[in-house]
Amino acid sequence: MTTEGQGLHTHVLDTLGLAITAGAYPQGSVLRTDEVAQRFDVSRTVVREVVRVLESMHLVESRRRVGVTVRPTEEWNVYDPRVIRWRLAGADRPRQLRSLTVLRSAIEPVAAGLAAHHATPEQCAELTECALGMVATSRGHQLEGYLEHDIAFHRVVLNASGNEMFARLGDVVAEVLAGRTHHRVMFDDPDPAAVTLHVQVAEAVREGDAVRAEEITRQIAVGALAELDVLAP
Amino acid sequence: MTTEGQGLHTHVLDTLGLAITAGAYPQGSVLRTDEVAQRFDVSRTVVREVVRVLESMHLVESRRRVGVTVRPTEEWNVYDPRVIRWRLAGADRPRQLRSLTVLRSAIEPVAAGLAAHHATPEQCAELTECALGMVATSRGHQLEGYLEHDIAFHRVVLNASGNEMFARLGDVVAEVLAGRTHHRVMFDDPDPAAVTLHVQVAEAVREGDAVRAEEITRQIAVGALAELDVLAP
DNA sequence: CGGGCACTAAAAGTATGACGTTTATGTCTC
DNA sequence: GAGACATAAACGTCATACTTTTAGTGCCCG
Repeated sequence: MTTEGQGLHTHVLDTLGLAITAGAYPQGSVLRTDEVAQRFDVSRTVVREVVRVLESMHLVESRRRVGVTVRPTEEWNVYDPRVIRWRLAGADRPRQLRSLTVLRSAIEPVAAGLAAHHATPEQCAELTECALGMVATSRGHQLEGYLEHDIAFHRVVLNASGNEMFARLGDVVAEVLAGRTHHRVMFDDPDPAAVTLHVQVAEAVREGDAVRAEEITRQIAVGALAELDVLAP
Repeated sequence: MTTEGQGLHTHVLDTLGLAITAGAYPQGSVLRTDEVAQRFDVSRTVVREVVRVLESMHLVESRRRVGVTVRPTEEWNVYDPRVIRWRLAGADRPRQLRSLTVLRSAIEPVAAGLAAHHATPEQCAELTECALGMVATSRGHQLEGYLEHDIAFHRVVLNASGNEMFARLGDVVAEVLAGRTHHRVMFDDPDPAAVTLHVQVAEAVREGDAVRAEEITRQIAVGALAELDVLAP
């Protein structure tokens, strides 16, 4: 997860981004371009480009005669997918998972309601397929397969909502679901009630019942939040 | 709004970003680093840094031997504040305003509900103050003053929710509200009903009534959506 | 003693030229 | 016609020199 290895730039960016979001450099710390270049054994050119990207994420601020200073957490672009990945990989992963789950619980019910109106026949079919896949993998320690269908399901809902901002949250949801699965005790199968709810959402969307789709999705969200309380009290 | 004038980098970035998000370069278009450098009369260094930032926003993709290609809209990082600004300044501003308003309508009610639990006394006071300010400026063509208090109000709610992801949406909400105000006929005062609702939200939050805070905020959202339908049918 | 002004130097910003690396594309052969 | 090979185009990286901004210092004057 750290390097991604496709170029010096990416490596330095990932390493620095991970370190900063992990809190290795507290707010106000300064990095000097030359130092960083030396430390990673790359040219200043590369470091500058990295700094520019970190700057665009509001993780740091570069000022003349002072260096690259780390900005306070409240100013970070926490919706940047890379920032999310870094933070989920870091120390305050539980905190992060919680705030993202709350975000989901606000978005997804509304998205499901919209999907009931806007979903194409193809999307309805996909949705049903995903739900069936979830049912099929919900027993017998097939968590990975279940996760895959779960992610696909929520992605389709978000896309079918017809709202661009919702659709682009698909990656975030994927991260959250993956994070949750991989941090759960690997023995217990998914909650059967949740599986049923997903099937019902697929139904409601297919039938164009927005109110029901929203309501049931809200129940799923409540369940996710409750589960979070159990895992991270 | 275009230049911001603090450095070549910023100027080129803003110009290119604006052009790309405005659709001046359709998906798949290629930019050549050298060409851009020549066009803006800057060094390749600057252009490369700009490209890296655009790349980090998933607006473009840079590949060897082919150039900098514009990515399809669905892949933009639409939560990046700069992307939002650019798109709000561009042609499909109405579309953009709508999708952002839908986002608001999903987030803010939940945020208000959380705020009822988490708001500090200071935040409650601020909220009341904002609501009073809205009342005071709601009549007599003081739209600018009203806007200011409106923005402050929603910002406080989002911050008081205690959820980081919600809090960071303050800027987006500010943009949306500003955009709405500045595109409304300047003669008509704000809807008195909306003003009342804001006051009631402040009350509910102060009293810790989460359900009511959420419900009333949802009414505000409904109103905003309805208003949007009138302006952009 | 204090405040303001000029100077300095540190660090980022910019420009340029050279070279490395990947890869789309055309060509050549079988 | 298919596959191997060569080529060149564009980005990727590096090194270096120069410019610009600005924090910090210290001097001078009131």
